Order: sequence, then C-alpha cells, then structure tokens
Amino acid sequence: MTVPYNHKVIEKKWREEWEKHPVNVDDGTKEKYYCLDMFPYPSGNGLHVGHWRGYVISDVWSRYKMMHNYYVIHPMGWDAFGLPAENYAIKNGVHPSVSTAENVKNIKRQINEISAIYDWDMEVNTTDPSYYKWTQWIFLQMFKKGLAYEKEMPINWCPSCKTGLANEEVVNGKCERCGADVTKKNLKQWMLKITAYADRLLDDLEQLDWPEKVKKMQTEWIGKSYGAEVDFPVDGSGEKITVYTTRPDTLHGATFMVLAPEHELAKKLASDAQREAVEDYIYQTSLRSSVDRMQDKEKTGVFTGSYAVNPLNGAKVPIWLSDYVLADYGTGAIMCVPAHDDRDFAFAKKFDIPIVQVISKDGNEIEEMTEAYTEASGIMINSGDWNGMESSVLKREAPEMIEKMGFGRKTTNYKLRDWVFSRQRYWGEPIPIVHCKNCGAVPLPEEELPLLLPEVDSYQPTGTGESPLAAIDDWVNTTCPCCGAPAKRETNTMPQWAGSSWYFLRYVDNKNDKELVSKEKADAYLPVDMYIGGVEHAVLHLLYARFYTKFLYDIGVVDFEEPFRRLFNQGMVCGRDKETGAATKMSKSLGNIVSPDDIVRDYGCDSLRLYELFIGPPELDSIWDDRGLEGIYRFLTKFWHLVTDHKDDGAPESRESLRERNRLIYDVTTRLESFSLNTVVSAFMEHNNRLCDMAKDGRVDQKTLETFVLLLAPFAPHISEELYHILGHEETVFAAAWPVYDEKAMEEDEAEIAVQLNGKTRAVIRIAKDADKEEAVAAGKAALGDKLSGTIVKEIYVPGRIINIVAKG
RNA sequence: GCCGAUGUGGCGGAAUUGGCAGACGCACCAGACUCAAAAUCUGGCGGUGGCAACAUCGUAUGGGUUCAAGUCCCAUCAUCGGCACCA
Repeated sequence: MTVPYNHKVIEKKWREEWEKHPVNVDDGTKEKYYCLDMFPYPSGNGLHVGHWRGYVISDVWSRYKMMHNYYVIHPMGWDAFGLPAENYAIKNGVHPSVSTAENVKNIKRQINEISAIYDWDMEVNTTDPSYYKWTQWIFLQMFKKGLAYEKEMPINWCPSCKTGLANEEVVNGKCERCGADVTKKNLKQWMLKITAYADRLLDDLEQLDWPEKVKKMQTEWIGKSYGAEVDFPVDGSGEKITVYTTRPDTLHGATFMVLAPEHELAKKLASDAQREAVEDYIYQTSLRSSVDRMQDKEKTGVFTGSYAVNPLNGAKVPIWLSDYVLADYGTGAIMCVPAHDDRDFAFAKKFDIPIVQVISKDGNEIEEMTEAYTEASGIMINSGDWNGMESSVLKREAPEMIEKMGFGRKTTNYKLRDWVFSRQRYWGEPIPIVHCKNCGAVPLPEEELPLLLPEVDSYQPTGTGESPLAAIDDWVNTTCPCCGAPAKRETNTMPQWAGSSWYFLRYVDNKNDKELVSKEKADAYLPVDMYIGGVEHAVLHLLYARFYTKFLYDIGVVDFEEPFRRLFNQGMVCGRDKETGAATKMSKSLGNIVSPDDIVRDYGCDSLRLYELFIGPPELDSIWDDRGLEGIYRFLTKFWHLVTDHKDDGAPESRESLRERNRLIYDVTTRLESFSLNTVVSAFMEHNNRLCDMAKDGRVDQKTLETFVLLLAPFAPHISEELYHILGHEETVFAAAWPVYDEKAMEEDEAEIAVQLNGKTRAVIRIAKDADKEEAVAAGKAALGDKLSGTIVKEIYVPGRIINIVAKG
C-alpha cells in the first residue's frame, strides 16, 4: 500500500520533535562553526520570499556543517532601532517599542516556518536596554580613546522646516517636503574617528575570504591615494597655500590654482577690485546643496585678484575659487594643470587661462590642444631640469624630490571621512554624555549604563533640529558626574548602525551583564566563520562592523581583528513586471510581493526551501515564478514514492547502483562546496529520475536510498527526517555523518565519446575508458565509415572525451 | 565619464573550465488512464529543409587564435550595479 506524501503532517510532526529535542547541541567535544545571517529590521510588512533566500542558504550550510560534526552557532536577532517605527509612532501614537515587539513576534513566526536551526536562546534585540547598555559602553570607550568627538559640521538645512536633512532628502537643491531652498548650516555633531583605522581597514581586506566586488567597494570607499603636498607662497603676502596632488610630476604645467569657496583663505585673498565678486561667489555656493554641486558639472568660478608663486619655477599663477574643488578632501586647494587634467582643462578654456603642456607622446608639443592629454606616461617637456624624463617614473620620484627641495612633502590621502554619528531622532540609543559648563562633555560613569531611552509624549521633531529628547526637561537636566554642577544630557541619539556593528559578538553571551562578551565565550565561539546577507551593506555595515571589531581588539575585548572570515552575498529575488516582463524589486507599492506563508501552506517548507535554491545561481538576482514550485513538489513526491515503494525491494548492491550512489554523493558535495546550490537541486532531480528508472525492475539497493536521504537532509529536512525513520532509523538524520564518495566506484569502464570529422560530431561510440590512441582512432574511423574521405592530416584523441579526425580534400 | 557584472530555446537556467551546446525544471504539444476534468504516467519539444536516416544554421554583434570556442584574444552593442569634479 502506498502512503501519499503529506507535507503538512510531516512538517508539523518534525518541527515539534526538533523543538523538544534540538538537533544542534554543544556537547563540549565538537568544534564550533559560526554561520551568521545579517539580522533583519523587524518591519511591519513581514518577510517575503526574498528574505527567505538568504536564510535558506545559511541554514543549508549550517546543517551541512552539522553533518560534519560541528557545533553550529546559528543565531538570529533584531536590528530594531530605526526610522519606520518612529514614523509609525508619529502617525499613530503607538510607542515604537510596542509596534516593534508586534513585528518581531510576527517575523519570528515566519522565520520558524523555515525550520532553520536558529538557537533562540541567543536572540538579541538592539532596542533591549540590556543590549544597548553595551552599545553605549562601546561609545564611552571610544570617547575615552579620543575616537568619539564633537565637531561643528556643515549639514543640509531646511530653513522652513527648521531641520537638518540628509543628502537624499534634498531634491534639486530643494527640501523634499516643503520645496524650500536647502542651505548649509553648521551643527554640532558627534563623530567617530574611523579614519584613524583607514590603513588597517584597507590592508586587512587582503586576508578575507570575501567576494572581490565587496573588497573592491571598500577599497574604493577608503580611497587611499599617494602623492605630495606642495606649498605655494602667495605673491606679496606672508600666506602660503598648500595643495595636495597625486601628479607632482606636472608641477611645471601648473598655470593657476583653485581653492574651495569654503577655504579659510578664500576671503582673505580677495583683492579690493575682486572682493565683491568673491564674496558673492562664496555666498552663492553656500546656498547650493552638495547634491546640486555634484550634478552640475559646468564649471563656475571667480578670480580672487591674488597670485601665487610656483615654488619650482617661480611662475606667477592666478588664484581662483571654484566649487569643483572639495573643501574636505586633501587641503581644499589644488594646483591646476589644464594640459593634463580634464577638469582643469575645462576651467582654463572657460576662463581663458594659459595651458602649458609638460607631458608629451614623443617630445613634441601638441599644436592645437582640444582636450587634456591624460595619458599615464610620456616624455617631460617645458619642465626645466625634468625635461626628457619619463613621466611615470617622475610621478613616483617627484614627492621625495620636492621634499628635498623644501617646499613640500610626500603624503597620502583618503576619501574615507569620519563618521557622523549623531541623529536628531527619538528611536535610537541615547548618547551617554553629559554637557557641563565647567567640565565640557563628560562621559556617564559606566555603572550608570544603560542610559534608558525615556518615554516621550510626542515623537515629533521639536522644530529646533534637536531630538525629541530635548523636550523632556526632567531627563535633560541632570548633574555633572564630574563636578556635580547642574548639567544637561546629550539629546542626540545614535544611528541604526551602532547596534548592528557588534551584534554578532553578543549572540554567544547575550545574558552577560558584566561584560560585552566573556573571554571564555569569545574564545570558544568567535569570530564568525560564514556571514550571509545581501550586498547592499557592502560599504556601510560591513565597514562599520570591521571598524568596531578592530577597536574592540585594541582595547582587549576580543582577540581577533576581523569579524567575518568568509562572506557570501545572495542575490535579490525579484518580481516580474506584468507589462514588460522585466525583473523588478519586490515592493509593497508595486504590489508584487510574494509571501512565503501561502506557499508553506500549499507546498510545504521543504518545497519552498528547495525552490529558493533552484531559482538561480545564489549570488545573482533571480525572478520569482510560482509555477516553478510545481516541479519541486513533483520531485519530492516522486522521491517519496521511490523510497516508500522500494525500500523493501531487497535489491543487492550492484556495480551500477554503487556507481550511481557515489556519483550522487560526488555531484551534491562538490556543487555544495562551490556554492552552486541551484545545480545541487538539479543533481537531486537527475539522480532521482535515474533511480526511479532503475527501481522499475528492482535495481536500487537500500543503502543508495538512504544515502540520497542523507544528502537531501540539509536542503529538505522534514521529508528527509521522515524517510530516514521510515528506512528504519531511530536517531535524527542530522546526527548522521555526511556521506563520502569513493572515486573508484564512480568510474565506468566504458565511456560514450563523440567522433568528430573536422571538428563536427558525426558519430558517437562506446569505448573503453583507458583505450589507447591507436585503438580509439581505429574505432572512430570505423564508426565514421564512408563519411571519411580525403587525406587524414591529424588525429586527436582525448581519452574519455573525444576523437577528432582532420581530413583534407 | 570611470570601474565591475551579465548577455545561451517560449521562460528560469546547465555545460566537468577549450572537447557531443541546451542538463534539470517550467510552459507547450501528442498519447495512456478517465463518462469528463484534475492528478499521474509515456513520448516529443532551438531555427530551417526533408516522410526519413540526415543536412544546415545557431550561445548579443563583428573579427581572430585553435584539430576543436558559449568558454581564450581584439573590437562593438545592450542591460544591470557601484563610484562619480577625490586633484
């Protein structure tokens, strides 16, 4: 009698059983393997099938490691501070902690449907005071080391809404909400000195088993460049202008200088005749947003009326102001070599400034320059002593030459900026600092942590650009921990990144109220061996987490410098645009979200898991198609019947079944190891089809069925566990060892190989695998028969692959 | 503009790294079972020509290397992503 495959019954049964008897336990003898998911923001929308993809991949990998006898650390938590909950609170008056708790509950239910082996005892929530106590503690340690500091910073400011704006909230220089022109305003901000770690963050990338793409993005984000600073004296004054350049070899070609309008000397250098124009330009620039400045590449500028002296050749060069020079990169001033830089060229053309070529292709000057000559190498001309030198060599040597000549020095520069760390929001960690008139910014004593986020009546911004916390007088007003005088608390909160920069450390010791993580736990379980998540965090979260870990290493909390040894970025799951058929991001507004809940009900968790993998290469984006699930479900049903109908066939182990079994192990293992998870699923299907054929006349032995079940277990745990028990086992399938293949058993004596005539396949023959060339070619010729004509020029034989006869005429 | 990824049937995608292109799945077509449908099973399924064996073209486009190219080299186009006045 055949028992039908009933996913509902099986999945319910085993989920309950695994809850009672966890399959992944630390018995003290196993080695650890830490497999981590990027923890989600508990959004009110719940999960869609795209979230599942990463979770399924990490769970498959975790279970695979379990079957290699590792104790797998596979935790889950909540990155629960953030704007949506706060906006929801403003709109509906529900406290963020209430809506967050509801969302967590719902998403936790959904995640449990995946039947991943998450250890909920390790759960963390960044909004939990016992968690953010340590987020605040890290901030205090950074403050003590001088890595957290306050600075007045120009930020985007809407004078109508009286609030600071992010760059993204400025559209064409106007406030996104009210349409007013956005200006710049200096606001005092908390900063983290991530730039102090720039070199380590850059150098240590090399040792990471991460996608090259992500490493490259971080490298470019850090943006280290090598060059020189050169001092240009200002003609007729004691001032000097220091510029940063990566091309000191072109110093003879510098025909003007440009300062950023925000440069401290900008106003000072204005001559009487130019003063009005200069001040106007500086003012006009201050009105433009940085977004606006970046988009508009038409060069603008104003002459200051002053000149600088080129320290190398004494040439007098005009000093200009222009907003194409960035105030916060390098020194905020540049020397301009219009002959060899596109931007300088455009500027010189527009304002009619001389252009002097100093690098040439062949020693000769270009007669009519229509664009900058930007070739990396060439012969120096018009460059005094440097004439005739190779520019790429000079570029390397010039910084030291300049240093020796005494008007500059060799230096490096970074694009990486210090991290603006304060937010004028409610729903974040309070910054544990007290401002005292006498003592300045004073850190809260550690024993007063956590500094609890107080309840407020209104989450609405106060209108002063401060956090709503500023309105709570009895919270703001306190006494100085240092001198006891009346003082005020810092009212800005931390960004969402603060909690997510170190959460992976806390999982393994989440109840410790004495330490962030104990030495013993850290030694036993950290760092993360495999980190799985979307590529959208390539620079932000992954850079911050590396920075935090390096800092915690420096103060002795952990003994490793890199948090994530290996990183895997899964692709997005997209919906299909109904009209164009193109892939589109799943979003609520497009109404193309596919919820896993219905699918689990109709097809089961095992089917959904397999389909998430089968949908395409895991690292690429893919398009969801409900119909694909049918194929997976059919496969599982077929396999179910293969095992249940044929387990008692009593078929002996044959060479054929042995070969089939070993090939199956080989295919699944090698593809899984190389993360080709979509083809693992097709391997299962292929072998299943073959075994079904073999089973028709009773050629499938029980060991082969059992092996298949073991291999399938990390992918489709419920059906595998059920079938494993049906095959007579009492223990969980996850206590079993991952099958090992025997290469010899996989081999066949004969191979089907193509016989080609002039590179085109004309026949297929079966021939002994180890046949020698003579034998093989003879067989090949025989198979070709009278197709073979002309003179044979060449005979190629690749054993087991191909025979190619090349004939002429 | 710069950097990177991708481009293969009606669709999602395979291809042992230079060796029979289209595995596996979806969709579709035909047949079996059925009063019928669903489910299931069996077979077919890149284009063109042919009753057929077979021939011929075919992996974005154009060239090249090779006995042999989806795979390597050169150029071009398209789509997506990252960076974007970084001196």
